[in-house]
Amino acid sequence: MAESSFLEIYDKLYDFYGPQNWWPADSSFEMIVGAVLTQNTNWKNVEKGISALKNRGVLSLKALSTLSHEEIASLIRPTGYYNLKAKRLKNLIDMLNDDYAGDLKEFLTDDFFSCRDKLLQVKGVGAETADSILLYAGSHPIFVVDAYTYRIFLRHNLVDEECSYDEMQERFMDNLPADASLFNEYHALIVRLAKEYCKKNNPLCEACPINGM
DNA sequence: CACCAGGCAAGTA
DNA sequence: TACTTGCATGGT
Repeated sequence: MAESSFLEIYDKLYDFYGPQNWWPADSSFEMIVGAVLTQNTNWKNVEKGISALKNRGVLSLKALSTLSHEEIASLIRPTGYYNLKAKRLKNLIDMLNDDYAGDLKEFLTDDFFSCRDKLLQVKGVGAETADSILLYAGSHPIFVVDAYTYRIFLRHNLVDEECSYDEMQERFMDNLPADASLFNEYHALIVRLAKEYCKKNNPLCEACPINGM
């Protein structure tokens, strides 16, 4: 496979779908909360949880910091794994309050490596969640890999089966310019493509717009 | 009814 | 290190 395929596929997806305007959130804090709530979960369910937090008026770092585990869990119930995610949100909030005095802007504009290390130290924040936050809330040029990325690129024989998260990320970043806007759009386009043409129950993927690349 | 959804950590051997 | 399992609601 020609290494230039990564950029060619991006161009094809962009021509096909146009800009996706990610991340779908009204604030950086909403984006960060969404990143945790969407772990292995349908986005429609995440929207219910986000709405519940908004309606309750607690979708801010300061407000959410004052809620109990039970209150948070109850509000995010539709997102599934709600006890787990309530803890994960609290772990993340604690880190922001303890290490950045609750100043989200200070956190997001911190040195990239410090920022990523801090995120990965939080229990419940893995590589994908950390990189999503870095890219979509912090505009740091890091490529986000997810289950969709793996499935699509595996299905099209562009990566091999035992490719790890880090290896996939490296492969994208070695073959694309280090541009946060490009990484932003590319990941969003992959999610869009996966939802429409590369579902698990549609393995043939005959109508997939990147067939033959 | 079964299967899937924008993961992650803890347990086991 | 390399598997396996728990977490859980809501849509198809």
